Amino acid sequence: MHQPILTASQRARRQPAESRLAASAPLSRAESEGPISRTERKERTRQRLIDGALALIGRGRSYTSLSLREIAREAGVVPAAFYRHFRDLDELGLALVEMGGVTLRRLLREARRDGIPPTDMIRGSVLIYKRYVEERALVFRFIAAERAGGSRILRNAIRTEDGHFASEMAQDLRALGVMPDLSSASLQMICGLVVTTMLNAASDILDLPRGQPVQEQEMVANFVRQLRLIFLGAKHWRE
Amino acid sequence: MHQPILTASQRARRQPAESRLAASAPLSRAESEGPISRTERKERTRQRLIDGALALIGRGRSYTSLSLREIAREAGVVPAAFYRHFRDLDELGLALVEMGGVTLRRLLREARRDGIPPTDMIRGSVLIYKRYVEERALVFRFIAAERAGGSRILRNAIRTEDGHFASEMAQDLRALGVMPDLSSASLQMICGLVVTTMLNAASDILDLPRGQPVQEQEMVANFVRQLRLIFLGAKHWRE
DNA sequence: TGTACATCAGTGAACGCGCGTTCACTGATGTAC
DNA sequence: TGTACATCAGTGAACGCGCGTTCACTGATGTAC
Repeated sequence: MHQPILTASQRARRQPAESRLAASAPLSRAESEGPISRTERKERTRQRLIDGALALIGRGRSYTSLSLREIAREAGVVPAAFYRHFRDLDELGLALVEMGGVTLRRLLREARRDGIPPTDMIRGSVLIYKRYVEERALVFRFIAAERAGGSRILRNAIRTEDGHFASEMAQDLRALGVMPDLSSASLQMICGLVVTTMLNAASDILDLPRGQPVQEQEMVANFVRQLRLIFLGAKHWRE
Repeated sequence: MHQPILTASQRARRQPAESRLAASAPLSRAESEGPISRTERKERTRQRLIDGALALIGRGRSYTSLSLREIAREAGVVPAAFYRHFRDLDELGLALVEMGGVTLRRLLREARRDGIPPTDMIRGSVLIYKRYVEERALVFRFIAAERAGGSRILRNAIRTEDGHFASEMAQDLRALGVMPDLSSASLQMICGLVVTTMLNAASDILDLPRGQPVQEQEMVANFVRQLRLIFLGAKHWRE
């Protein structure tokens, strides 16, 4: 009555897991070497479920409106197999939040490694950030949307990640000797404002219509001026 | 097989439309006077659908995850009746956005009427705003969540409303003679930042666990300091 | 190394359910005369 | 004012569909000896 299109092993090999942000093993090894362990195969399926959810987000869907069956289908797996990896959709969502946290922390790590743009620091940083968001559109779309619109569990998890991100940013600024007169609490508050401004901007960046350079420049200019305003305030902050 | 619990006219009278934010006719009239026009009855059903959606949001659901049938059920109306009022859920969502816009504009109107708190302006305004959000929790929950997490149509509509709100705020600040040296564009940019900070805070306010005064005070203090920082930046802004 | 058994990731079928949408209808309200 | 007809908000039944979850199962991988 309902003939399966792929055999199990064909299913397992379908679609090479695009947007594999936090993959540990390089793809070449996975493709070249022969038999793989049960643990490894399981991990790959798990990753395919995560990638499947992201792929659907990439097609304009919001995570909140995805169904378990849709995600399983996208991952090339039977719906029941989902339960071998996640209790429910919230648990998969938490994995995406974790991935978002890693993505944010990597942004800071790269900034530490490459240094802040020497001239027009804020504008330079904004442009780097914009590119970073565009290259990781799916994760940022997820984070930006579920930060306020997801389930209570996801909202809280994302809030926690944002907090860590802000703390780490505060630490970096302190280490750089920027604004040495500010208390840690003030620095933390300021970074909190910077982070919400950045995530709001991420949402704007991802909603920019393609091929509208004027609108794009206005958005960037506005984002830059908002950050300038915040840092100008920080310069005069006494506490 | 499936006996209806209410007759049509009983249905129409059920549940007195709580949270009727923008109702035009006072309830007393509706209940005391006898026959009502077809137009009026239709308008009431429409309002019951809107209120039904809000009631479901009030029970912790996100608008994006509501179904047409659920809303119709909540409004005490058969699913097919929905189509007499809205083409689809997005169109009802736009009505909720409109209601949110009215709610925001009324906040400014009340501020204009009552004046800004004379001492500790920012802190006073924050406390007024906090109470305003809590009293209109459902609309703010909707706006805060769908602003980033809704359909593209809703996101854009909410962005437009936010923009109007920011413009109106800029106009009010100008009229008050606050920061007279700033260009209109700068004032608009600053108000944009204030608005996103306010809406972010709305989300935090609504997620505060009840009976945790310490956490609540910390949230308020942080919100106050972020706004102070912004206005401190604005004071030194030259453009 | 070879064999016999255990594990368990993924299968496929089934379930009851709520979904969005359509349709011809009903009966109260509105209107033309 | 009274009557005959038109309008149309809301009904109730039906449709096909995708949903989340359960279950016994299969067969490849892992392990003990």
